[in-house]
Amino acid sequence: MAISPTHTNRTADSIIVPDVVVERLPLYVRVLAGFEARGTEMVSSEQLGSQLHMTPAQIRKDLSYFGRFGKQGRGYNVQALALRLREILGLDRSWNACLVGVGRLGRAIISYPGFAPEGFNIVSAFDMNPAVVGTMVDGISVDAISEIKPVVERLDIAIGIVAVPAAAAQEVIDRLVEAGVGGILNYAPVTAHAPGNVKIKNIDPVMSLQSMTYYLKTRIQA
Amino acid sequence: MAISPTHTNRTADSIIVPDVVVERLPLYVRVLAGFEARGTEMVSSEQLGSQLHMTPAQIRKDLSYFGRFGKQGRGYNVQALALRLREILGLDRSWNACLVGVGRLGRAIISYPGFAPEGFNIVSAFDMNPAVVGTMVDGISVDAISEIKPVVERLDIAIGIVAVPAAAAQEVIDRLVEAGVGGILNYAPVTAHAPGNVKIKNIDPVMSLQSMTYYLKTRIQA
DNA sequence: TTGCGCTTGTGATATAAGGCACACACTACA
DNA sequence: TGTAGTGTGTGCCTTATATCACAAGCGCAA
Repeated sequence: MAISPTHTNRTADSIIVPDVVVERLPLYVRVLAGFEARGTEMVSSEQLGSQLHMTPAQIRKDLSYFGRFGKQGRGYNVQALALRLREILGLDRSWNACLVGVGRLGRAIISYPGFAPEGFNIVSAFDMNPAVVGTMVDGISVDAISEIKPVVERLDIAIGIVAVPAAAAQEVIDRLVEAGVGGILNYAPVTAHAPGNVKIKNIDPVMSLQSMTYYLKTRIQA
Repeated sequence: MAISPTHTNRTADSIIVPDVVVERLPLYVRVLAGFEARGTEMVSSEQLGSQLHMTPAQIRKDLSYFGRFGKQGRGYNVQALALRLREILGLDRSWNACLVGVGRLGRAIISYPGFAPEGFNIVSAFDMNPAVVGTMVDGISVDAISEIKPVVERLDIAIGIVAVPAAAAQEVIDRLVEAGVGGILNYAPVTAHAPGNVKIKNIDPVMSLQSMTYYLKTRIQA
């Protein structure tokens, strides 16, 4: 965020897609899944918008970056659009990830049951602590940090999940990048850096709270 | 996040501060703490910017929303600026939070050691499951959901942390809002809604991964 | 077949965010 | 007391993002 001046991307047809738009697509996938579950066949951008609290125009424009999926007067076919968006996002397949840092947080991440149903599989873990290396955690064997590169290559791992202390994070990220991962999910409270062809996403609940308090401060108690 | 058309805020002097700016302040606090630890007395926006991978101009402009903290030719006094930013963000005090949903994720959140050092204390927990209600988890007693309002009032809880299944999240959020919390940290994978005077922040690693794959998809293997 | 109600896709426009560049202020040092 | 060097704060411009508003397409009903 705010790392490169502007971040845009090109579709197969070489049309530029802003980052913010890509970040909203999973939201659309999610609400569509809801409609799908309820057996709804068609939805309008109006209906999607009211679910997501955003304007119908924004949804239509976002979708228009990728194609023309709707029918005038009818809206969008729920199943077809969900399928198409999943394809666009690359969610029509599964992805292997590895975890670095098998501490308290790392263990919680390994045993978090939300990843697998969405096609994200943690297939490997690494740690610095020799006491942990060689053990199994929730069915995943823990290797030494030095093994990152060979394991990432052998298991075709595209995503690295970082759950090490702040001081070690950049070093670990460098190793993951060098090993060839394309994306990093970083739980360490640092502003990490990686080359432009590697996507970093930060998960930082403390920072979320720290900006939240700005609004709490000035709040009039109900 | 595109929920309201525009979200801005007013400082004591009634100057409008964009949301994005507020969200960057904790970042500044963090790097300043780093400089502080190393004993640096003064920093320039140039130095801060290179640490954070952003332009010096943006940092100066962000800070200028709140006052004139720098000295021409010298930069900013590290300690003074850190202190001032902490005040602005409301980080010069501690905040009580409660957790709703004492499942696997909820337990991990309770025992996460990153909150307390920053002044965020989880002082209470709630769950729907009668088997859990009445027990203690990591020194926190678990109460029934129906107790949210009285406990929030009694313990002066300003923040609700939601770690319940998606289907229950909106209901829980409504109760927290009604109980009087000013902010919600939501771990449930839903697009939740709350009145404008309540700040919602979502933590959703799966969604982060789901937009990341868009970039992985089109990546050329190294 | 025609007409009407509905909803898309998109150019044009409005708003917000980011960055440039420079006058001005401050320090140091002669 | 003067001058050189440095880095802030900010007006103005650029770029990015969101919204508006409408022509055109679709399906249904008569």
